[in-house]
Amino acid sequence: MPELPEVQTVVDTLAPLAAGRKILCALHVRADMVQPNDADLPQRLAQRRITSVQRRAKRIVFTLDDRARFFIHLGMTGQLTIDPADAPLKNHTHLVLNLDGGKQLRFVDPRRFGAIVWMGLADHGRVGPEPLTLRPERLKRLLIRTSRAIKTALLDQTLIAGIGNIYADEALFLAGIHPERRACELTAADVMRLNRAIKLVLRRAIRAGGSSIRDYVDATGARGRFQERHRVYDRAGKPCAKCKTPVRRIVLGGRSTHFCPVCQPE
DNA sequence: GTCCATGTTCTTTA
DNA sequence: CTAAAGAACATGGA
Repeated sequence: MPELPEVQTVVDTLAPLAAGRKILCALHVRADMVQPNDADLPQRLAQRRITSVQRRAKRIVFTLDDRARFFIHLGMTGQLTIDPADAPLKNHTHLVLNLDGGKQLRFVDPRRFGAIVWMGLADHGRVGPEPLTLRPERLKRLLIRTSRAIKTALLDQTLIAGIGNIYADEALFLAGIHPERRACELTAADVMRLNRAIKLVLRRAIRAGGSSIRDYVDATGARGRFQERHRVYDRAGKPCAKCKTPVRRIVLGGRSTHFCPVCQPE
């Protein structure tokens, strides 16, 4: 569920409800969802005030009033919501924080690909630059170093942060670039168009509240609307929005990849 | 029963 | 050593 636009939407809806709140106590901390294993989360969170909720890459970063930080990664099926304390607890709830004001911050993740990561004062480690502020020269320098397919390179979080399977396909479609072209062989003009397409599709998706294919909801429980505007993702066999040629689906790097064979020539 | 899924990380292969 | 490909993780829906 969560690529950059979905994570940004969770942060945008969560921050007004959670920033400034005090964590009274932590309930339901599923230990094997917490990294590192020995981080005593209940102890470290109790009675701390949340000073901010921000996004970095696909991570939702909480900063506390002692300057320590932790982040939540939604994995594939994670939901991070603010709920009334008396709302029924969903299956696969791995973290519940009681906040002052009476509401709870809840993290639900059936597949458990997500995580709760205690950072302390550490930084984020190996994550690439944010695509919304990335300049084309920088993108070119990043791509020139790898001979992988451009689609695969876009999914590498150490190269560029935040792009996942949906928005990689959508950005390549908007840029008119075939997903199997080698990253290092893109021309300066290709990279320019790609950089613009990435920003355009991410901004549009954020404005639409993200893509809800299946599980994704924002912090208030609302679904996104951008799935209705996907041009190629999950549209195999359907007509291309530009030229009516059926969208093709191939597998690249183990991931479904959708593109228009006419608008995105080899 | 089968296949597939918005992600990351570890292992294997070259 | 590096880069790239593939498997693994866990659950549920079609």
